[in-house]
Amino acid sequence: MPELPEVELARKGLAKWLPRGTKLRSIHVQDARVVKPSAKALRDLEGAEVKSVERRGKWLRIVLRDGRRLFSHLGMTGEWARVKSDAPTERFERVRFEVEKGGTKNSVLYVDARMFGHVIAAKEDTASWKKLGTDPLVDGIDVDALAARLAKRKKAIKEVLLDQSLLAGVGNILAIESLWRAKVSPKKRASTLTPAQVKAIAKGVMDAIHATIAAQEGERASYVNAGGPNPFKVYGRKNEPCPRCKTPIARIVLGGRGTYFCPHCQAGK
DNA sequence: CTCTATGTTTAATT
DNA sequence: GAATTAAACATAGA
Repeated sequence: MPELPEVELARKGLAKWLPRGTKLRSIHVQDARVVKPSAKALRDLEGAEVKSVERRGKWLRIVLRDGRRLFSHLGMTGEWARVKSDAPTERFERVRFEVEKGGTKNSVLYVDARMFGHVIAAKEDTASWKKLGTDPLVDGIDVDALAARLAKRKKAIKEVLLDQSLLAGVGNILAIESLWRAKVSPKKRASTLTPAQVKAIAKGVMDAIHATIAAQEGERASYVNAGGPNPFKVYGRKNEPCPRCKTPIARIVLGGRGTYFCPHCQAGK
C-alpha cells in the first residue's frame, strides 16, 4: 500500500496504536528477509519505549525513548495492523510486536506478501532517511526550488518525479495523476518545462495527495487492483475516456513502469 | 502460461 | 565517469 497517502494512513494507525510511552514487550520475527540488519538486532529493541511515530516520503520512523529508531518501508505490499495479543498468525505476517501501555496489551503486525518492504532497527537515522527530499505534506512544496532542480534534469518529467530526493513520497500513481492534473506530458523533459508548468505540477501533486487521502475514509487503504473501485483519474484506465476531454487514455512504459496519460490534454513531449 | 503490479537497489550497457 | 536500461527481489491475481 505504498505511496505517500497510504504511508500517511499507516502512520496515523501506528501513532494511535503506539502512543508515547508504549512498551515493546516482545518482538517475533516470522520472516527475517524483511528485517535489517538482522532479526537479532530487531529483537534487541525489546523493552524499549515509543516516543514518536513519524513519516517522511514513503518511510516511517518510530523514535524510541532511548534515541534508538525503528524504520519501516512498505515496499509494494507492506502494511501495519493491530490485533489482539492472542490473535493467530496471519497469512503474510512477517513481524509481530507485543506491546503494552497502561496495562493494555496488543499486537502490532507488519504484514507483507511480496516482501519488498523492510523493518529496520537502527541507532541513528539511516542513509535512506537522510537522503529524502522535500515532503509535500510535512514541508510543503517550494515552487521556485522545485523549478531550479528540474532545470538540471534531462530525463522525462515522469521519471524525475519518482526521484525520492526531489519530492519524497511521490510514486508511480502520484506522478501519473499529478501530470494529468497539470496537463503536462509525462514524456516532457524536465529541463524544458515552463515556470507555469512547474507550478501546475506542484499543485497537481498536492491536489492528487489530498484527493487520495480524502478517499481513504475507511480503515483499509485503497488498493486499485484489490476489488474496490479505481479512485484515480487516469491511472489504470487504459482506453477509458479522459475525465476532461473524453479522449481514450493511453498507456506507455517510462522508466520501466506503466504510465497512463491523456494524449490530448497532455499533448507534446 | 503470460502479463502486470502503489518500490528500490544493483549490475550491465551505452 | 555519467547516464540509461534491465534485472533482481517474491508473490498474487487477472
